[in-house]
Amino acid sequence: MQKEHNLSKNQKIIFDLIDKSRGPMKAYSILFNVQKKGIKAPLQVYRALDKLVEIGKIHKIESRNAFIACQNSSCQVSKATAFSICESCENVSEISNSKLSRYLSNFSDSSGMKYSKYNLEFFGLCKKCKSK
Amino acid sequence: MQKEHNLSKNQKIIFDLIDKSRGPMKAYSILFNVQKKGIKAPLQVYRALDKLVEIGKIHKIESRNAFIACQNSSCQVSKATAFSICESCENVSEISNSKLSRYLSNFSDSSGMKYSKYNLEFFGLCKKCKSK
DNA sequence: TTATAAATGTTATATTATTACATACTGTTA
DNA sequence: TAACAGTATGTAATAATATAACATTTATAA
Repeated sequence: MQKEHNLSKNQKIIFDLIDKSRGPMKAYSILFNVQKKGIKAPLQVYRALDKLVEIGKIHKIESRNAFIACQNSSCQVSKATAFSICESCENVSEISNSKLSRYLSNFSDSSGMKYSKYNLEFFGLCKKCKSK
Repeated sequence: MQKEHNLSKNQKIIFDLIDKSRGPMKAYSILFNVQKKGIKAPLQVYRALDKLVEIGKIHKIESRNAFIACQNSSCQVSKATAFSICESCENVSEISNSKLSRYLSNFSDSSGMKYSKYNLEFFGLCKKCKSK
């Protein structure tokens, strides 16, 4: 059963914006877009983003400093993420491939480290950009 | 056969510093450390870093905005990287596991994307921090 | 040698993210 | 309900990360 997270006012405003957006959004672009709703300062945005990442409603695309809504409705905690990123048009999408996630979640090596989380980013050219 | 890259002056200074360092280094910490060698501006550092990443002598740890020397002597192009990161002590090491890299390099899905590169970051607790 | 690419130097500025401090809201439990 | 703890908000200032623009120099190769 999924824990219901009642988003606060700012969290809801910011999540809705990201969720409606086509692609990943950057923090200051989010800020610009929510200023008419009364969110004026970067910190207000970053705080909401931090929380939304923590509860798995959004993910951060680390290589792009951008945020995207989680596409996987059952994913409430952000501990296993994989994305494909087109280096030409910068289109990003979340990969949900159970074989891949199983493989990575079970990965362990001789380092003695206990892995609890991973983030994977694939880069390349999307279908459209490939054919140009 | 590995293409020999003759590093330029700044590239060499910066690579040597990162290579000697125990862990990942951040750009402005690098800058601070090479100022006595005549490298005065951020851009000089970033340009060298960009080139070093491009030729695979160093890798960027995206989630930490930090740079680490490549541990894999045969790796001349930075297109397949995997790291383990301790969330407590922030120790980072490069994972070289041929099974993992083979698995990821061969990964493809139904999106039609042609993947040419990936970056994977595992998070958790290292041996030392686990036992604390 | 000439021309082309790669690297450097320098100043300014853009972008991303956090510190510090004060206040208010929400839910729990004595 | 009062008291408390935890979470969220507001605001100003500033820190940390990264790039733009332009002038010059050095290395490489035709």
